[in-house]
Parts: sequence; structure tokens; C-alpha cells
Amino acid sequence: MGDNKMINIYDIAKMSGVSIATVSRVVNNNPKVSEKTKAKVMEAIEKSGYTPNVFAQGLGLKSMRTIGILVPSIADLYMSRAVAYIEDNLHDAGYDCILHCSGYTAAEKETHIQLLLNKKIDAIILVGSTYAGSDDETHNTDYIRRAAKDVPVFIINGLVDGDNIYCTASNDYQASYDVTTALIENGRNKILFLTDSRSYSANQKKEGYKQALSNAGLKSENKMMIYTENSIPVVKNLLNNLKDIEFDSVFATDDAMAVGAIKYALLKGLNVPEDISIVGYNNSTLCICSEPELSSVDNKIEKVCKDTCSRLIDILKGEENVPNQSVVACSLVKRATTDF
Amino acid sequence: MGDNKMINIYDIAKMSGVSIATVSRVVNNNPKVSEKTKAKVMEAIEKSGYTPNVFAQGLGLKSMRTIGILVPSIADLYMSRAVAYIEDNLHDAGYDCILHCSGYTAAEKETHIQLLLNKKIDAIILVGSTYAGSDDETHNTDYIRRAAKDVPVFIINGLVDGDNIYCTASNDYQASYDVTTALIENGRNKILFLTDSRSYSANQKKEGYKQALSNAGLKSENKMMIYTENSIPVVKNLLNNLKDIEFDSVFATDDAMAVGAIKYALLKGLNVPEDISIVGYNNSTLCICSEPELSSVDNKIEKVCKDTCSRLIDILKGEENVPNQSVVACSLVKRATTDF
DNA sequence: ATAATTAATGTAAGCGCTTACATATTATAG
DNA sequence: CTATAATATGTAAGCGCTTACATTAATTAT
Repeated sequence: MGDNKMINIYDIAKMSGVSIATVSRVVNNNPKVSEKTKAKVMEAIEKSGYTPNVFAQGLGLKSMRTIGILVPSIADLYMSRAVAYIEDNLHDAGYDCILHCSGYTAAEKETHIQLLLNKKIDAIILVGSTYAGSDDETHNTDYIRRAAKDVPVFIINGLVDGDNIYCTASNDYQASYDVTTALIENGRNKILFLTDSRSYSANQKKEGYKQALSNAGLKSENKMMIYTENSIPVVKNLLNNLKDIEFDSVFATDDAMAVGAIKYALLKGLNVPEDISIVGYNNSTLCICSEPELSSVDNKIEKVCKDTCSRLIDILKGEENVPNQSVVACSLVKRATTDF
Repeated sequence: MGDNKMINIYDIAKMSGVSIATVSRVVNNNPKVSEKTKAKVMEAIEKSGYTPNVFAQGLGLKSMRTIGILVPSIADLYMSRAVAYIEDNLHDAGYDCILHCSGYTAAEKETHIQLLLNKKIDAIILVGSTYAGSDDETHNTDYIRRAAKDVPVFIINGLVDGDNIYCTASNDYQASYDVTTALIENGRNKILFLTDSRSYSANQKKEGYKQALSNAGLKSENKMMIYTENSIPVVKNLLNNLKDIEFDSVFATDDAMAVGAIKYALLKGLNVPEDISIVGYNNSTLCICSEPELSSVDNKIEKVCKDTCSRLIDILKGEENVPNQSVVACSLVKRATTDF
């Protein structure tokens, strides 16, 4: 089983009484083939269920109309949604996608980019998590620039500049600034900031938070910015065990952490949002699942993906003035964990 | 840019002063190469950053150690987790994965299977949603059997029998039977059953529910089995608008629907679980997000994936007595929406 | 009708690799 | 030191396709 000799272009040529060149032409619908022969060949193809051998095609062709997508983890709610949107957009434009899940380290990503590059892809899309300010930043952007020598690279929610590199990001700095400012204007001055990574996005959010505090004449304290896991029970415990830190609100860079804060409040008998205001990020299903329902920043993942894909398609078409960077505005979706 | 001539096996041969056959041998670490030449060749490879052309390899080789994964939608929480587990297992065993997101119809799946088959994959894994009892069932299993002529097919949470087809499923019939029975023993006799699909799994769950009712001497009424969307607000509205149907408990085939029921209870001022017991399915993050936290069936997706992969690896190794079907037991995770 | 164009088809040379088979090298025995 | 077996390396024939170029058939102009 499994070893039935694949029928090939020669078989079709024989069946329809033409040369393999002609078969190849109708397969790639080259216009210089008469309607009559085209029909004959098509019939043979259909009758036999022939499909061209991808590998043989790949050897000859320069482009396979395939885009490589690299994502740290497909189990992540946010990233899996991103991938779904990207696939959709690209398929509609006639491109195939190859997805690789690399893990989070630069080394892993580099390996997988090489794998992708080997497959004659026309472009690479990198989803999220370009570390900024971390120790391996240099290395990190280096491998991206190296990839960009071969093929245009599109980064979603990251920022790397260089030739042939295109970035699309949600405006997390602004969104974070706005949320923090709104909390302050609402009378909160002890805002706990929770984050789970040092990705570009996470960093933007932190900077927005700090800037808002500073603009309001408050000083940002390190102990108020906590790195933790993106997990409801972990955050709940974390807050419950926090010593010497008072806070009247929580701003988290992911919804799961924010829900952890809600659970903590429940545990402590605190009223949300009166005693403690809570804002999450990503506007995921968790927001309408929790009680009270969670206010959260909608970072417009669908639009970010669409922008990325449309620029990718433009580039591949040879369009000239495609901008290297584009930013999508976020918006706060107000629900029951805030009272502004 | 992007058109730097790829360096190939001839370049490496020249650089290390051997023939291309020898280079090929070290690349595929064929044992019949002396340590000395191997070292020379390796050096050239490393220095130049050579990687073999996948397409040329594909033309020659019979196997590319690649597994095709077909999933209806990667945005689905359950499926994206499944894919993550599968990738993990397979990578550890030295296989590459190609993921295709097909959509839910048989026609779409068939197309994508053909695409996959063209890529010299060693096996196919189909995740979920093999329709049973639906109109296109015949067609559906037919295309799977056709694929199985070329390559072993592994189905996760579906059941198709045939040569070269291997199925792994969680025991949803039993789990559903048990949950329903537990509800009945807990004094509930108006159990509303909510489901969002007619997939094999969904069907098993429904049959388990019906059998449990019947065994308890209750009759299963059609109006108590409702097909709806897997969405919190949709279910909340649905229940709120339900006329002439009384229920003292809800058993849903997905957590999101169950949370919709919780939201409905909240809206109506009903006590959960006293006035209304609620059980979900999949044991997702939603369970510990909602309030009260949701009791849910853990259908052991990780184990199902692991089982599938280990049998796949066995088959590809040529092992003989690999069972065609295997079933993984589920377990109910009791939380605050039930009082048993 | 015949010549000059244009359209349709065919021929054959790669694309970069694997691998059976042939050859050269080295180790082991006689 | 040969003869023989074992080991290492090289040669060349595909794998199934695309495509430049050559050839043939169909049009159109003369």
C-alpha cells in the first residue's frame, strides 16, 4: 500500500497524444495552446486524477507561490487567531502557507527560518515576540536581517528595521498610555502593571504605562511592574502573596493575568471595580467569560494581519512604494471591571 | 535582492575535494564515509552554510520524513492545542509537519488532502470533525479511504474503519453517559443538552446522554437537545428566549456554551448549582475563568495526541500489530457549577 | 497560389539531488 | 610481498518538471 506508481506528465502526454511541454503548458495555463488540445489534455488530467509533482516543479520554478509563517507557539490563543487570519488572506490571494512553530528563543527561530527558506517560499511572516532590550537582541535582529537577504520578511507586532523588512504592529504604546491615563484620571494612583514577557509589544506597553505615570506627575516604581506567567491561578496567588505593595488597580498585558486579578479580588472580598479596577489586553473570549466581565484593550489582530498580508501581496507584485512600517490603532473595550 | 545563487552540492564537492556522491553521503550520514573526509565535507558545509535543496531531495527520496496535519480551523482553541501537541511529539521523533487548515466541509478537506499527498508525506493526521450520520457521510469516509491507499491516515476524535486507517478518540460516549447519570442521581431530571456540531464526537456525546436518560427510565425529548453556536452570548440569549422548556441543568458539548448558560443563570438570578447545574466539555481555560468556575469533562487531548503519534511512529517503523482503534478515557473535573 | 507572419507544438537541456554500480584504496590473510 | 576481502570514493543515470529554442501548422498578405 502507498506505493502505487504516481502517474506523471509523460503519462498524460501519452494519453492525450501531445508532448510533455504542451501538458506542462496547460497545467500552468500558458496562453499559447489551442483550445482543442487544451481540452484533450484537461480530459486526460481529470480522468487520471493527475497532479504535478511538487518537488519536480520546485526544482524548475523560481517561485512556488508559498509563504512561510513562523509562530512561537500555535497553542497560544492570540497567535492561533493571527495564523487563521493570515492563512485566510493569503489563500484568497492564491498563495499557499507553510506554518512552522518554532518556540520562543532566537536560536529556535533561526533554525526554523532556515527550514522555511529551503522551501522556496516567496516571503516570511514572523508573528510576534521580537525581543527588544533583552540580551540577545542583536543576535535576534541579525538573523532576521540575514533572512531578509533572501526573501521579504514581514513582522507582526515587532519592530526591526532593515532592507526588505516590513513591520506591522498595533499601537500598544498609545493604548497602554491611554489606559493608564484613564485609570489615573479615575482617581487611581497605585496601578499595578503585570506582564508576561519582554517582547516588543510588552515593552511598548510598559513604556506607555511609565510615560502616562510620568505625565501625571507620578513616579513609576519597579515594584509596581511585575513579570509573571500568563495564567489565572498563578496571578491570583501572586497577588495574594504580595507583601508591602498596595494597589488600587491592575493593568495586565494579557487577559488571563487580568482574570487572575479578578479572582484575587473575589478571594479578598474586594469590589471590582470600586476597590480595584482591572484592565486586560487582547480582548479575548476570557473577557466575556469572567465575572465581572473584563475591560480589555482590543489590539485589532485581524486588521494587523490584513495589513500585513496586503502589503506582502503588493511587494510580491513588485509594487514600489510599500511602507516599511505601519501601525494599527487599538481601542479599549469598556466592560464591568472599570468605572470610566 | 533574494536572488543570490544558492550554493549546491557541487560547490561543496569542489570545496572539499570530493565527489557529490560523497557529499550526499555525509549529508544523509551514510556510514560508509571515512571520518577524515566526513570532517572535510562537514567543514565546507558549515563554512558555506549549505543546506540541501528540498525539492531536489524530494525528487530522489521516497520519504521526506514529513507528516501532513489537516485541521478544520486553527483558530479553534481545542484544535490549536491538539496541533501543538502533535507537532511536539512528531518533531521529537524526527518528523517534520505540514499543517493545512481546510475548513469544515468534506470537499475542502479532500482538496487539502490532495495538496498534502503531493508533498511526499509519510502519513496524514486528521483532526476531529468526521461527520457521522450527516448526509455526506458516505462521501466523507470515501475520500479518507482513498487517501489511505497512498499513506496511513490517523484520525483524531473520529471513527472511520478501513485499511490503513487508525483512529484515536476520547471516550465521549462514556463521559457523557456518566455526566448525565451523575446529574440524574443528583436529582436533576430536566437536563438540557447543548451541542454545536454533528461531528463524530458530538454524536457520541448525544448518544451517551440519551442512553443515560433511558437507563434511568427518563425519556429523551428532542426539544431538550439543542443545536446552537459555540458562543457565550449566543447561548445566553438562546436560553433567555426559550419558551415552554423547563430545565434544571445544562450539559454542553463545549465550555463556551456552558459559560453561556452560567451567564443566563446570572441574568435570571438563578443560583448555580442549586437552581441549575451546569457541565461543560473540554476543560478549557474558560472553566477557571468563569464565576462560579465550571465543571467540565477533560477529554484528555494531550493523551489522545500522544497515542496517535506513537502509533503513527510505530506504523512508519514497520511495526506489525498496531491496533486500528484506541480509546482514551475522559474524566469529569468537578468545580463549582455542580454539587456532586 | 506563394511568401511572409504568427500561432501551436515538440525537442532537449537543465534544476540539485540520490543511488546502483564501477573503480580505487586500504586492511587482512596467506 | 602478493592475493583477497573489505572499505571508501567516484561515475552516471535517473527523479518529474519547466522552458529556451527549433520545428511545424495555420493564417494573412501579396
